[in-house]
Amino acid sequence: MPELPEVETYRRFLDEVVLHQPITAFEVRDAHVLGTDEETLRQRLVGQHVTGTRRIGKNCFLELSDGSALALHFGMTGDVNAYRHDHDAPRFTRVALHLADGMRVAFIDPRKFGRIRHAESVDHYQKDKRLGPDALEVTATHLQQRIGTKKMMIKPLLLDQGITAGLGNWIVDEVLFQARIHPERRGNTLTTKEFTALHSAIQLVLSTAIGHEATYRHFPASFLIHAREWDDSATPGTEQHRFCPRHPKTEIEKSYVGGRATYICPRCQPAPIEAE
DNA sequence: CCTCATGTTACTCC
DNA sequence: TGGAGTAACATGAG
Repeated sequence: MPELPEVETYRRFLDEVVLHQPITAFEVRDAHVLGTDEETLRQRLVGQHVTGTRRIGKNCFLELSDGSALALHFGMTGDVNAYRHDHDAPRFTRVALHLADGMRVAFIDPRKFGRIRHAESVDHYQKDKRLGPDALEVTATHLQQRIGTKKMMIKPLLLDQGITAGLGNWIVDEVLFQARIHPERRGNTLTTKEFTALHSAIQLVLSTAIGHEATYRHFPASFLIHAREWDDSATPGTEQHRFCPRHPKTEIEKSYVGGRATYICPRCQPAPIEAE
């Protein structure tokens, strides 16, 4: 479920497993996830080692000893893990990096929307993909400059990786709930105060999620995420999770905004007045 | 059988 | 050019 917090968790994991180990082989089990030609990747990887890891939004980078980088994007279902023996390779392993110490790093992706690419540098990739600044780095002023002039709805604007990188569907819902802003508000109707609230909410949600290593059921009860259908923290039958954390009698509403499933509290997040 | 899904991109049309 | 809407991608889960 790779949004920014998951990808940050993956990055930290990779940082512990892969650093400074020479890469001995590049194993491709399903070339569908390759965004760069297999032979090119093999040639650029084998014999080198990873000098550091980076992350911009939902993209994770392994920086290589020649200054170039391996860029990992996890799509909707991507994951990483490590194993030692071929028969222990996780289900849906699509690609594996073999390391000199015998460890193998699996790029796992059931749905195969993820991609592995080679980039001349992280900066090069960021420009190429038109990635905005990472959501943890972004300022309230930047948000106001990039969003405050747009007529589009705030939810799709926050999902736009070119404005700020790393916010995905559930995080945007959580951020808007914490900031008490309705997802269909137009960018150019938000006040400076609301941009400040947005910025704080982004910090709160991301730092909380990273702090819990993106394990949703450990999130505070004040979070909207517990209302999402796939949240398993609610005891079946209690239906507590269907209500707003701040308004125990107000039911969380599900709708579609910009084609994406969207959850709001109608009391915390008043709908914009349809006019003008 | 059917519907839905955390992301991204490429189209269409106005 | 901007913006809205939609399909497509590939597959598992319920």
